Amino acid sequence: MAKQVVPEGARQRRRPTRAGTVLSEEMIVHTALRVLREHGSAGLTARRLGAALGADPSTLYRYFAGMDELTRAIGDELMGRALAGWTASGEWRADLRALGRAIHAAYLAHPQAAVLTASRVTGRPREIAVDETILGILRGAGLPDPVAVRVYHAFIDQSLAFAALDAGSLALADETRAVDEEMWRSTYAHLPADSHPNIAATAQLLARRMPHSAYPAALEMLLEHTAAQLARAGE
Amino acid sequence: MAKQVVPEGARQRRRPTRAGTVLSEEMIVHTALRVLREHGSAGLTARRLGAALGADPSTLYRYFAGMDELTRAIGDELMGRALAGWTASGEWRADLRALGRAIHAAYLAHPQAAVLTASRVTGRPREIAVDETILGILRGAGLPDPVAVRVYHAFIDQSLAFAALDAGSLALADETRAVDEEMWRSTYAHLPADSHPNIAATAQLLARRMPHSAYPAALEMLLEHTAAQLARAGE
DNA sequence: GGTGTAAGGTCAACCCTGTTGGCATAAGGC
DNA sequence: GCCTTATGCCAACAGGGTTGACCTTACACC
Repeated sequence: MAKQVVPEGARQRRRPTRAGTVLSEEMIVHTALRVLREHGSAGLTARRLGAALGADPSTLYRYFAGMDELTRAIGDELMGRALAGWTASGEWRADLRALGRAIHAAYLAHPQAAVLTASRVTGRPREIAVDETILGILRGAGLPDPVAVRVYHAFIDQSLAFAALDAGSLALADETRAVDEEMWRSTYAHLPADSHPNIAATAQLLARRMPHSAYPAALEMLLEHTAAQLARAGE
Repeated sequence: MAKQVVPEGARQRRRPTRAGTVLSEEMIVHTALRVLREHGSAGLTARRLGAALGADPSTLYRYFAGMDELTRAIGDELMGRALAGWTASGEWRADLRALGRAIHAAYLAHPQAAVLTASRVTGRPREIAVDETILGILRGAGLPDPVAVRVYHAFIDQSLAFAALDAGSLALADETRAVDEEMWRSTYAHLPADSHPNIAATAQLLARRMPHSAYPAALEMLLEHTAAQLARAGE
């Protein structure tokens, strides 16, 4: 059993599995992403992942201490992709906007994985790299440290929180043929106007708006707020 | 088996369980909240809830189609509590702020339950009542319908998203003796300054800030933004 | 008040899950 | 080419959601 997981860097022997594949943390995580996409956010099981890898489920415990650690590794993979799909321009506002959208997009590209991971701090390398980058942008813009930290906190939490929420409805839509969005059209559109006047009056607008993400709007609010803080700091 | 779940309103016969308790949707949900608090967000199981109720696990299927529907009922209970802990003053900004904090507080009062439910739209009565209330505040303030719907969307998603995220770390803290917050103090505080200069420079501030919620700050940003929209609409 | 019906509680069983102890085997340092 | 031991595999465990069949008793009706 996996009394001790060998860290990826220290791995020397690479013994092929019975099916012939050679495992690695990276390929396990990649396969897990595929399994998640194909079988939904609750469909990632040790047995299924083992089958997809052509390996015994228990082999996974040679690479990760448990399904929980594997989950965190998946989250870190998404963070890595977010950072990979981003380049610095030097203009803080554009950079922060682009990074926020990159994070949001990276998670929404794998909604089933995002549901599992977006509401968890992993403490893994690529998540830390993202944190470092954000703080760098804010401090580079000239924000005093206490303000930078406050904005950083709101930024990362907001990005992850919306990623989790938006991924939730996206994954649900994938998995259950848009039950959720249908809810808006069916349930909300037919509420009696006398008991729910405001929903009734805006039902059309709601049905059009709810399937989209509120993240871009929230992000712009944060940028606006940050600009105001920056102006105040510069006085 | 529960081929058909009898809706609570239509329930007529109330047969006591072997242990003598008389079940109802309400008491099942209440008991589930207790079980969640005592056993953590992953500790709500049909068998355990049955034991806590003094009933066979399969009895639950007479009241809910499955654990999933039970989960949604729990979420709706939290929404109901949020709305119950709120009173209208007539001033839109104060009302919206109070409602946002009430939602956030209601969820954080049951972090383990919030983790399970906050990232899901339930479509149940009390959630709808909250939606109606928010729209009422915004439209009552004089926002044009399209703007009201946009702000409503950002408001409810932001509130739920932060509730889920904050509840996550709160529940984790309860369950694993603050592993997460310790991460900030241990992992982040000891990153070398040459590879992570920005984290290193703000480590103290981060350790102080991260255990708190960024929701109040985000909420104020949304209120500010809404006020600006209102001023523009009034021109 | 007696009777019939079926709601609602119970039991046993199904197949699934994560996880582990013991074992076999082959990779790679020497 | 040998030896060590990392790494893959097998079998088994406890506990998960869910269901089909059964039993019992609360209520509607006469």
